[in-house]
Amino acid sequence: MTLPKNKSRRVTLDDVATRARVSAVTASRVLRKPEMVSADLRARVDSAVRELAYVPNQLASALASSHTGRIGVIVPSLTNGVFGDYLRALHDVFIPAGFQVLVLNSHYLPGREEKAIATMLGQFPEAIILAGIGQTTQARKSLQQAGVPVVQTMEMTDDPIDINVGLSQVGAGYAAARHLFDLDHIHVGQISAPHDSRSRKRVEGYMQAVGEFNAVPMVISADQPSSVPLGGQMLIELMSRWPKVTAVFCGNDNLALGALFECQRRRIRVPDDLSIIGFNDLEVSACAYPSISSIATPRYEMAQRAAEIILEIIRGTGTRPKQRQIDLGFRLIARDSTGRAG
Amino acid sequence: MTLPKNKSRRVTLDDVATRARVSAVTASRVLRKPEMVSADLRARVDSAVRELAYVPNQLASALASSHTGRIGVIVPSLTNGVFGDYLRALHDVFIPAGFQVLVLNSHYLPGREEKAIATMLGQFPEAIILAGIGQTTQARKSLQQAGVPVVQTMEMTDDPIDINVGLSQVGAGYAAARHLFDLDHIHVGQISAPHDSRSRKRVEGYMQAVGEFNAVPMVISADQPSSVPLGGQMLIELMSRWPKVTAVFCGNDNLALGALFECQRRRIRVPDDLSIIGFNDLEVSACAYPSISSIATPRYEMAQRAAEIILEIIRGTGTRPKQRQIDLGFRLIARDSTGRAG
DNA sequence: TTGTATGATGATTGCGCTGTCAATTGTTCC
DNA sequence: GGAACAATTGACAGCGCAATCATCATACAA
Repeated sequence: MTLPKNKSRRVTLDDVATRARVSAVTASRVLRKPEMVSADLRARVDSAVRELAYVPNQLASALASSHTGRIGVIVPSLTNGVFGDYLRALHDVFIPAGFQVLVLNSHYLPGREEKAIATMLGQFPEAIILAGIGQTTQARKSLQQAGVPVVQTMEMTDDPIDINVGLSQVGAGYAAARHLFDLDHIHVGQISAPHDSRSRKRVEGYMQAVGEFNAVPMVISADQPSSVPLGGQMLIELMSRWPKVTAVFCGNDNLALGALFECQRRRIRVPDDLSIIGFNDLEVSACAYPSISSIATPRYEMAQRAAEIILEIIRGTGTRPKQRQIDLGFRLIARDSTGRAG
Repeated sequence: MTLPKNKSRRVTLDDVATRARVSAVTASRVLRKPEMVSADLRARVDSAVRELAYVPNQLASALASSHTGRIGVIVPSLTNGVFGDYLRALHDVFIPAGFQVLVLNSHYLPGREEKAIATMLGQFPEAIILAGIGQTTQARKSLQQAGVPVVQTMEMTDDPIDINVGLSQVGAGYAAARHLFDLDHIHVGQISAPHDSRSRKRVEGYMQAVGEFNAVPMVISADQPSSVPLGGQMLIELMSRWPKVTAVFCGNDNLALGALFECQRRRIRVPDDLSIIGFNDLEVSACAYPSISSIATPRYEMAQRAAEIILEIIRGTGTRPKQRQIDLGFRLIARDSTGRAG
């Protein structure tokens, strides 16, 4: 009988080849380019694969071909709803194209991101997709040296490592604040968890609007990760510090949700007493009561676009697209949580 | 000068060795077991590594040592808050121990899970952690054949593939329903998204309680992924079909949140008109208004325990713990959304 | 019949690293 | 002074697979 020589060992291509009475090369070809092999041998190899329950060793395959079929993705958070759509888009494009998507988490910390990038590069991904533009100098260097396509997403930069697909966080923050000023609010506050560097950009946008409308900046921020309860806490702080506030721009929808609950708890009517706008337009915002105004960001499209660009580069032997900076914009979604002042 | 022979090529261990004027083996040792190398050579190698910005090729390393340092994790959803704590615990244990955590998403579909398991096994993880016990026969076979520790989590089974750390979903579902009956509710409804097999187990628990209290089962389920808005929709359906309902057990906290919003929208007072209990005790439940009663599941502890068991097996040359089934239980968290009937 | 083109199959080599064992050096003890 | 030993270091083979080129059989044209 043709059994694996060593029982305790994993089944290798050689075992399959031996069993099918062909050479290892032919067995390999049946798996990768079946059309190059005659029907007879192909059937023999196929059944040997099935009988032995052969699983190709991707490590060896990747080492020999220097082609890993892996796409590296680094996001600052897995649980943040924002990255659900984002990762879904990446899967939707890459999996059918025969690539694996490898996700690492940077926890909103540049240091962790640098480590994650190093780890990722050790896996030899064929491209890397990053959330944000704030990589460390060291990380930028490693990425450039790696010689694979790199796409920075979620925000815009004038100096991309390679490709940049995003939106203006400052502009989006400005739009959110502007929406409140346009509703004649004068005392417009801002709460955010500045762990997230994009959140800080949105505050910049808010400051721009504040300047433009000659308003007084009222900003509360907390040195901890964003969460729903934090939104409530910061709202209290904001209102006790600036009791005249009639509208608040929350750095993201979770904070907005927490703020809304706190209003309900304190019998603050939304939007009559206080207008609330969030950011990112998560699913929950539309069905909250009252529904929460927000800024919708093109998360799915952004990741999709990034993925498509990468596929084009990989398949097109490395030719970069003409446009290396792509701004996908954002949309203001006015709902019931924001109303006219007075 | 000792530069890499080929400029367009990645830096290899040989390049480092040449530059440091040592053998490749020594260079390798400096990186893996520095205490075995003299201080002099160690310094030379270290600086060569730095100067050449050498990144070890994990592929080659893993192939040669048959030790990948990877832990495979398969979860049904990344965006579900439940798996935030879970993944955090895994990282907290494995990263300091020098392992990488590889996460794949099964989207609550056994077929996708089977594929994810196959993909994972091709990466040669040193252990696999699964959420749930409902793997396909094929998947079970592959896992057993792989010969690595496998831990099934989140629920209990009498027939674990290898190790099982979880809690009784039926029991927890019973406890949730029981809580409502104990508050003298007679018409107790249940809404859930049965995509999630654990959710179905909780319905079983609900049915047990219904039987015990001679109540009429009132179950609504939707054939789509769970979400906050879905909770609202199913609540409407439940109440229009059984208008007498005064309490509802929601399959998870997101559904409960959606149900709560719908009540606010329709001026149904919670808990006066309707009691609501969720499941999983996500962060948002405690800060909602009113705060939502729930069943707290030991997600962090469960993953932590699983990780520790795995480390012990890997380090202890494969000895399994005496106890292969570990029930970590659950806790009923009664909050303001559930009140006495009448 | 011979020569050539075509397609199918196999032998060999090497991807970059680590396990193993041999070789070398220095050290200690009697 | 030499044996016995420990501490370093290096040579070599091989992990499992794929790229490359060589070989072989077949078909067809001249």
